[in-house]
Amino acid sequence: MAVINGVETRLPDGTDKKPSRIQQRNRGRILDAALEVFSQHGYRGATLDQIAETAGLSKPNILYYFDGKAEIHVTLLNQLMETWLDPLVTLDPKGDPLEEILSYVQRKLDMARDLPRESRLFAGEILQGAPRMGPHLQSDLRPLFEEKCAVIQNWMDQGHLTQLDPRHLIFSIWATTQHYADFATQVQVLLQDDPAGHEGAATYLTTLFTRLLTP
Amino acid sequence: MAVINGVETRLPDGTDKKPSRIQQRNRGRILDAALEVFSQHGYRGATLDQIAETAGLSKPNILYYFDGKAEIHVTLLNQLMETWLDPLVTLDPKGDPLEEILSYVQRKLDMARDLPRESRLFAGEILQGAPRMGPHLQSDLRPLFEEKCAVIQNWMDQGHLTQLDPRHLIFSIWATTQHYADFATQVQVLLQDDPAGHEGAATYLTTLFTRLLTP
DNA sequence: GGCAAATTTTACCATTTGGTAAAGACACGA
DNA sequence: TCGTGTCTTTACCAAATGGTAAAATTTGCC
Repeated sequence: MAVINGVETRLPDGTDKKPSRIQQRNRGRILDAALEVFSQHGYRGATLDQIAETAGLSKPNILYYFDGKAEIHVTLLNQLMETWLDPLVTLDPKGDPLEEILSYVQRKLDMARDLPRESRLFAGEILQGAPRMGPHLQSDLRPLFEEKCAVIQNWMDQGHLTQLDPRHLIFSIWATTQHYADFATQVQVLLQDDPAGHEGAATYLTTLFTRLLTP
Repeated sequence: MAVINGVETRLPDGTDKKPSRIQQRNRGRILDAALEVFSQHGYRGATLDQIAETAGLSKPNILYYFDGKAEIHVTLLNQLMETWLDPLVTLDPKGDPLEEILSYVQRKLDMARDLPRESRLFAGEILQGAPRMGPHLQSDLRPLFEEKCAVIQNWMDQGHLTQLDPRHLIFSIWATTQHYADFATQVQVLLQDDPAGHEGAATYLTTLFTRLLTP
């Protein structure tokens, strides 16, 4: 496979050489449009026509770059996985425990604000039973999750943090941060004219996890 | 409108009289099948044929009881709203603050375990921008939310709980509890052979909100 | 400029899907 | 048991949708 931007890329003709500038540009446009459409309407709700129009290309042209709707979705999901796991990868066993976790929370919250489409794409996939991503959860997410749980468990055993189940701790970090992207519609209705916005959530979550984890 | 089981019910012929036993039974079957299918595949991903087969009825027969796919979905959402809001309604301003909130958390967590289909139906609707439920959020959820925020704020002002933004507190309760239903696929992959199951989450969340809210 | 390869468009097609019309089967009170 | 209104089935349809074939156009290299 050719590797473009660190991502495996199948060329339209199936061969394996350097993609032209046009290919890079158009594949990029398609993936961006698909992210927009898939995250808004879900896999089944999204149509190739919508993606094509959003990308500014014709439908057959899109199928020149990708083998089908499913391949676009899978490509998006694969690309996303890396971005999504990155904040957890960054969690440093050698750093200060509380500081590390708080900055992990912060990074996840920033992602909910800056990449809401990605968050919703991911949420929609999991919500429907991860039909196109189950394997990735097993092979990519799970080992990382277990590694970092062990790190946190260590910190707790050494008395740097409250004794808790690290697995549920991580779940609660994911849940509380992604909530602001995945349930944005609801949040907006309920926070209507709040000037604090993102800051309000950041302050609250910092307090929450500080109080929870400070021994 | 006729009222059946406390829910407004439009009869097939549009008139307004007592529905037969057959009607009650079949409308029930259809709604249950639709809950199953919609929660699994989302609105667009669900087909009338799937719902019909799950319900054990023919497609035209389903359209004898409901005006169309959208009406089934809306009926489900309307019914759900009441169930969904109930635990928050129950939050008693005269009860013990911490106890009240902890048992609210517990009720929500029990719902995530006992009504995962409902949780996912709701999550899917919000995730896509609440196209069929926006008005209900404004008219039903919002007033209740604001009322209960005021109750919690009072408790805080009287020194019974840590001073926090009650709105984000409620968000974090929703997020952490519903996570176990909406992201069940992921949770299952990561907790694979955990004997604790539901209890693990209950213990963790009790600790979390106790430590957070105890002044 | 000329030419091969890459890209895009036009014109389709088959399947799926929400929905309808109308005939047939059934329930139930008189 | 008969007839009326309720319920169910059969046979469709039009639109939407994922996808294809092949002609037309553009790009980039000599």
